Amino acid sequence: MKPDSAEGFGQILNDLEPLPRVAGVPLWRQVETALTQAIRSGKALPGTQLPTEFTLAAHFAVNRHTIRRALAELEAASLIRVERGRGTFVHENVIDYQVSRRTRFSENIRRQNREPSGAILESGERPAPPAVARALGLADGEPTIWMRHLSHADGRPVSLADHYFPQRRFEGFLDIYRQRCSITATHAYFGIFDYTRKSTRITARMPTVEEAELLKQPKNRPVLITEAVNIDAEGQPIEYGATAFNGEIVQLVVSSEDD
Amino acid sequence: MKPDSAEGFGQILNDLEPLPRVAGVPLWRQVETALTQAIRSGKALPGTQLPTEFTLAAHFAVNRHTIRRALAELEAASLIRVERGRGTFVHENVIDYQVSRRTRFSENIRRQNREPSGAILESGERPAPPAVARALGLADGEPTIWMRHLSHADGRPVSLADHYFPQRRFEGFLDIYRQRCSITATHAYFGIFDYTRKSTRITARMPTVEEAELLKQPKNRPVLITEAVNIDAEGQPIEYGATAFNGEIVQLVVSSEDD
DNA sequence: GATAATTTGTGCGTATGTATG
DNA sequence: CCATACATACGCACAAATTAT
Repeated sequence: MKPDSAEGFGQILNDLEPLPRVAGVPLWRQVETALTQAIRSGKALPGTQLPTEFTLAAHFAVNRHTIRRALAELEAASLIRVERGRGTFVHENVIDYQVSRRTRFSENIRRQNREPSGAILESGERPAPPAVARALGLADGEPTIWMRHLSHADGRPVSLADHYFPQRRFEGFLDIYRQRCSITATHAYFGIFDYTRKSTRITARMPTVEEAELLKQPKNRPVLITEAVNIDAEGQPIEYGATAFNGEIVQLVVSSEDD
Repeated sequence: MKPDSAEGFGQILNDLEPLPRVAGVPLWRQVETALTQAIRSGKALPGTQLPTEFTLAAHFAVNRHTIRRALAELEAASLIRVERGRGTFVHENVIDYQVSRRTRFSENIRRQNREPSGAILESGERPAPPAVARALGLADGEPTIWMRHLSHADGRPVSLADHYFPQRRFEGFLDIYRQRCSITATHAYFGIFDYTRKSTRITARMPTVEEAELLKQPKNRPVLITEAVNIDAEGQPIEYGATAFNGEIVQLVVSSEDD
């Protein structure tokens, strides 16, 4: 894509035109406030790519270093996001994903005034991998129901999750799920009307190629991994989930107010 | 580094030398047990790089596939960690770092039967950066006490933390801290005998060069970032902390059992 | 898969203005 | 007035990451 054709910002550049050049205040700060206002005005939607440093420098008639100084400030204020080799982008509003005893994806997203959606990518029956077996209290290789699920908020991919359920307890789980399209609702079918999270283990690593593509995030930015075990009211483990969160837009929040 | 010169493992290889070659038991399993004993004996410290598959194959006089079969077993048992394009390493015991309402570094490390230690790298007075001011309920640029702290477990760097305290409330904080060498103990001096964590925000990103060096972790593995606000019994914010955890050995654990 | 073009990151040299002593 | 130190601004060149051809 040609740098000048960054959608949404071309017009904004025209609004700013020559830069007043107030004496006494550093040039880079003048550039900074000009760009800040352009972004804060809301005309450039989150995610929009800014013109290149070179283009901005030419437009404001200043050196590229001056532009860089201004951009550094904007990045520190997390108004923009700079990606080497790709460009500079208006920062997306991050999602605060609440990790608590009662963690539900849809509730979590709606709490942020966003619209949750999702789809199953794959599913089937699988012998339990060692980590899963240990978490669910099963013997190694015992059959489990497996589901790979991609979740969105406002159409943006947010997380890629692998869910495992002990098959012995949930015969026909997938058929019910396909009707109800909700893990919570499917659990209800099996007589489980409430479940809570026993513990969550959080790590970070680089995404696989598949994860980066599905989550539509850069390959050189880490994903946040949560491994969680859900238990029913009797304390029996009913689900093991390993979720990769888009590291670009998700922050996990552990708050002390219980819910 | 040449593969043969992986420290700590050269001697171990010599101890094993020709491999007995017991008939009737699979070759790969013989290799597996040989390597397992070498690691379990403790002569190869966690983190040590193993010789390459090629070198191991030559040494045991078996095919590389045989080595790979053995290594696959070791990895499944999480005795080693295999990194594509880098090598194979003796697995570090990971640290489960508990994130809860009462999060204290020393307690956390001792719970894992490890010895905590640490040192202040830098400290001083600083005007509050915007994020800090917002978290502590201060005006932008109000003076704060700042401390950069590197923490270890069994001598291994675990986390690099920036602590901010409102100066107005903690006049002379650093002097007291230098005597007591503990944040908790220093708070006690100021009449705060208990404090809890209001919330923790968890993200992941690639480490800076400085962080990677201080934490002694690879530059291409992410660090886990926690941002936390501690409050006193009255709910007043008394500390803002931003901590970078060594992504190689730390897992954050959010458990639902309160403490 | 290899190569080129694009874009950000880094370093160095130079010049100018401003505050300090 | 001069010397020094520091921040600002510009120009050039190359490194590193990404994307397009």
